This record gives sequence, structure tokens and C-alpha cells, in this order.
Amino acid sequence: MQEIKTEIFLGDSKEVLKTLPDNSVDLIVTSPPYADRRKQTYGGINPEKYVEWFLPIGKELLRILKPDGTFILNIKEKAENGERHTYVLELILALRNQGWLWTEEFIWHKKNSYPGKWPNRFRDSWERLLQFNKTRTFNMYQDEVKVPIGDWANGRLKNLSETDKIRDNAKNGSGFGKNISNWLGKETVYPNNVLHLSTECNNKNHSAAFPDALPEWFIKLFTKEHDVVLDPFAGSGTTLRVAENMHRNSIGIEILPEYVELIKSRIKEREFVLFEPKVAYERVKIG
Amino acid sequence: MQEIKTEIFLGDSKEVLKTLPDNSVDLIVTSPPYADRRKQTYGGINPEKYVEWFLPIGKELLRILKPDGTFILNIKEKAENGERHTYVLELILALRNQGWLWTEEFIWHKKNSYPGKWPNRFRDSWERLLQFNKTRTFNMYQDEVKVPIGDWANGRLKNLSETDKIRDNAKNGSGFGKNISNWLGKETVYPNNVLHLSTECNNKNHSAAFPDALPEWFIKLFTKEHDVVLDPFAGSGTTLRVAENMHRNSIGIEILPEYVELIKSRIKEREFVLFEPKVAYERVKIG
DNA sequence: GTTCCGCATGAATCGATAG
DNA sequence: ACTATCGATTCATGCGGAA
Repeated sequence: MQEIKTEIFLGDSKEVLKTLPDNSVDLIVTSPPYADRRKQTYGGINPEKYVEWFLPIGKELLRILKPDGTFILNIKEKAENGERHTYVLELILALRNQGWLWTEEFIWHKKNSYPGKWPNRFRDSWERLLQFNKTRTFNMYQDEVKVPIGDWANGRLKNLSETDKIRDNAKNGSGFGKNISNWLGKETVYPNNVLHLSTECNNKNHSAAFPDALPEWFIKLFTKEHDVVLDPFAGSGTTLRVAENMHRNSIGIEILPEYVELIKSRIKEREFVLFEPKVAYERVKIG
Repeated sequence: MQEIKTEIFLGDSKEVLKTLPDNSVDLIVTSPPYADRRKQTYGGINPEKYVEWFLPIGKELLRILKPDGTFILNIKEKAENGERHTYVLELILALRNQGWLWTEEFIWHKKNSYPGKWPNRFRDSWERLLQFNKTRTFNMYQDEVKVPIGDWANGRLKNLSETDKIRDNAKNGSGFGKNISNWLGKETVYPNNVLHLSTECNNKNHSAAFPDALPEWFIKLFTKEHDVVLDPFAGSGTTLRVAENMHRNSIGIEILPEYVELIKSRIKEREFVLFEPKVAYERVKIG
């Protein structure tokens, strides 16, 4: 089995990215620090300056990504003074202007969202998962993320309706039943663009940027084994760890030394484990 | 009991709205024609011209809405040639520029989204429910939309039709008179900003833009009895019918004569029913 | 009255084909 | 080349008739 490499760089993404070669990454999955004018430390980017702050990074990512690669950006605008900020909308427009294609917007529905109560709004239970691409012909391995078919299929799908079978022949609609074999014994279907996942706190010290299942889903969907996954805001290293488990090479960049040390120690631990008997990689179904 | 009035105007919203008085409406809930959709009926609006087309209407809506009222806009951008269009993002920015506050974005998760398969994307299963306000001190009756705690409670709207059997048949529509005994003794919680519900598939003539539960939820949340609800793109009249059932006054505008006739005939039918013994209006909590 | 089951039909999107 | 139209693909639901 070929070796899998996990790299972690300490430093500012804007600078470190410049050292990476053109067209070398298959997938970028990241959750950058959200804008918040109050925090002046990590994560404290002024909302008004957010687009300006991100664009140099976007430019480097565009250079580094392979033409058939994908960039997934997890982000959600804060509410401030009773309004939703518009910097995410502006960021989308600006990235398009930079040459990115805004291919899709997935919704991450957080089942257990942050608690709280306000007179003018309910709890925010979703985040944007923006998909950007360099070209229109990117890799997408849809079969890798198929999900079990809904209960409605039990018994009902066994005998397809006659009208569905002739829907195409009679030209009275859209050709359901053109390829009946697709439906016989069907147990899985393709998912849609809404992801239901719970947030998880797998680290007592650091709140995870996102649950394992999130990068896992996109890594399955947009890469194959031995491809290269990049997270320019690695944080506690969720994306890198998941990528490694899935036999993808990965590169992380993180500005905080303590996170980098955490990730490095885990990589070492991992290399030690490599001498032990291999555990077969097991594909996990995500709801 | 005070009389409830339901009005429907035939004509172009941009013009008809001018005849309505300032600060007279408590809630606007509408689903305007999407760009390039419903070409057969509405002719379709060019995506490039969408913002330009909508802004004059937005201006009138801003004038007509009460200072403590709310405007809910149901919309979703289309995908074309491998990319999501940006006109909805631009519309949000333009409406803010016009004086609207972009207070919140709810997600409508459509469980039964349109089928189809493409090499570059999955099925689109969500739409935007954009909330705009005139001021930061709008009315919001959060207790009215509390849901019982449980597996389907988390921000999830129970499909009204599930309880059709228990529904009071004398009332045509939105699930009032529904048996809520199974809610007794259950603890209730506030919902969040993700709404789960299916589109209603009609086997019959007229399809509704959105299911009854959608306007119902917002009417409960943002109005009280005898308030005024406006739908400037009334279509088959879902919003008006639901508003009427909930004892709210309502105003609709629709450009297609056949829809206006349909709505008018239903209003007449309704007035006839008024002579029959009144059934007490029963507030129903919808999950 | 229930429950079961057949069936029509969607705010879709892309690629091929035709003008 | 560029635009309009058409064909192919696909899933979940409520309705209504049957058991």
C-alpha cells in the first residue's frame, strides 16, 4: 500500500499558501474564522474587512487547486444589531469576480444548534457550505455518498406503475421508467444538497470547527484515495485526521502554535500505529 | 366576532400596490415568480433583469408595511450552465440599499424535492425564506409557534396533512380544528430557523407555490388576529386562504385572471358558510 | 373506519439537437 | 457561435380507490 502523507504548516495561510505549487490540490475543505469585531485574537476579523481579508487567500487557493478540483467553504454570517451581515454574500460575488465558479450552496442543518433565546430571532441552526470550482468539469464521485432509500419504497417500488413505465413512450411527461433496471432492487438513492449532521464536541479543549462527518462527506464526494486534501485553516485538525483515515494525503495550515503541536503529536502517534496491523478502511454512511 | 375581510386585486403588483395606503400591512408573505420559471403562465423573468424587475415592488412594499411589520420573501436562485445565479444575493443587497433591514434567512427544507440526476450536482432541496423588516422593533409572537419536544421537534414543521383525518371538515384548508390532544402534557420548545416540510403534490388542477403550513407558520409568528396580511403574488391564493382561516384580514394581488376568479369564487363560498353556525376558532400549535 | 397500494406530478438541470 | 427547444434522468408525497 502506498504511503499517505499528512503535513501541517505553522503560519499565516496567506503566506504559506504561496509556497505550494500550482494545480496540486484535489480538494480544499475549510472553515475559516468567522467575522467578529469583538474578538481581537484568533477569529477576530472585522466584518467590514472580511472580504478584503479573504481575497488574497482565495487567489492562492485558485492557483493551487487542480482544474478538476473543488473548494468547499463552510461559513455563516453573524447577526449583529438585529441584522444579518452581508459579507458572505459579498464574498461570493467577489470570489466569482476573482475567477471562481460558484457551483452550489449546500446547507448544513445542525441538529443540535447552539442554545439561546432572543426576542427578535430563533436559534441559528444552519450554515452555508459553499462549493466553488475552477472549471465546469470537476471530479464528483456521486456513488460514494448514496444513502438508503426512504421507507416509502417498501412495497411501493416493487411494482412500478404502468404510467411511469410508459411515461417516456407516450411522451406525456418526463421519461420515468426509461431505464427500469435502475429501479429494480434499488436500496440507495443519491442525496440532495441539505446535510443533516449534529455538531460534536470530540475535544474537550477546543470546540471542533465541524464534525468529522462533514469533511468526510466532501472527501468521499470529491476525491479518491491518494488524492490531496487541503485545509488552510486547520484548527484542531479535523479535516486532516479524517483525510488520513480515508487514505488521502493532506496539507494543513494553522497560525496558532498550540494547534499545530496538537496536530503534530497526533500524526506521530499515527505513524507509530502504522507498524501495527492495518485496519481496513470502512466507509461510513452519513445521514 | 369582528368581520374578516379578504380582498383580491387583478393586475400588476407594481401598479396595484401604489393604490394601497402607507403603513397599513402587518405582514407580507409572498413567493414571486422565480427567474425563468413558470414561463408558460407568467412569462418568466430574465435572471439578469430580476433585481431591476423587483426593486419597484420592493419600494412600494416598504411604504405599505407598518413599522413593526415583517416581509417574508420565498425565493431560490436557479442553476444554469453549471453555476448558481447570483441575482438573489444581489437582490438582498439591493433591498438593503433601498432601506430594508435583512433580519434573517430561514431555510425551507423541501423533503420531496424535484427529482433528477446530473453529473455535477445533486437535487436542490431547499429554498430561501428571507425576512426583511422596516425597523428593529417588529412584532414577533414566538410563543405561537412553539413545538412539542421530541424527535420531530427541532425546527421541524409537521406536515399538516398528516392530521387530515381529524381536521374539522367545515373549514377548508389549513389544519385548524385539528385534534391536539396528543400534545397535552408535552413540553414545548421554540423552533429554529430551519423549516422541514414537503411540497404538496396535487393530483388536481391548481398547484400551490408553497404548502399551507408555510404561510401559516409566518402568520402565527408575525401577526395576531385581525391583522392585515398581504401577498402581492397571490397565485392560487394559498396565503389568503390560510390568513382567512386564521382570522386575519388579507389582501392579494394577482396578474392572471383565472387565478383571480378562482380566489374570488372561494371567497364567495366562504361568505356563504359564514351564515352557518360559527365554529370557535381554535389556536393550533404546529410543530 | 381503517390500512394498503397504485398513481400522477412537481419553482429541476443538463446535454443534445435544431434553427 | 449562439440561442431556443426537447429529451433524459430521478424521488417523495398526497390522493383516491380497493381490501
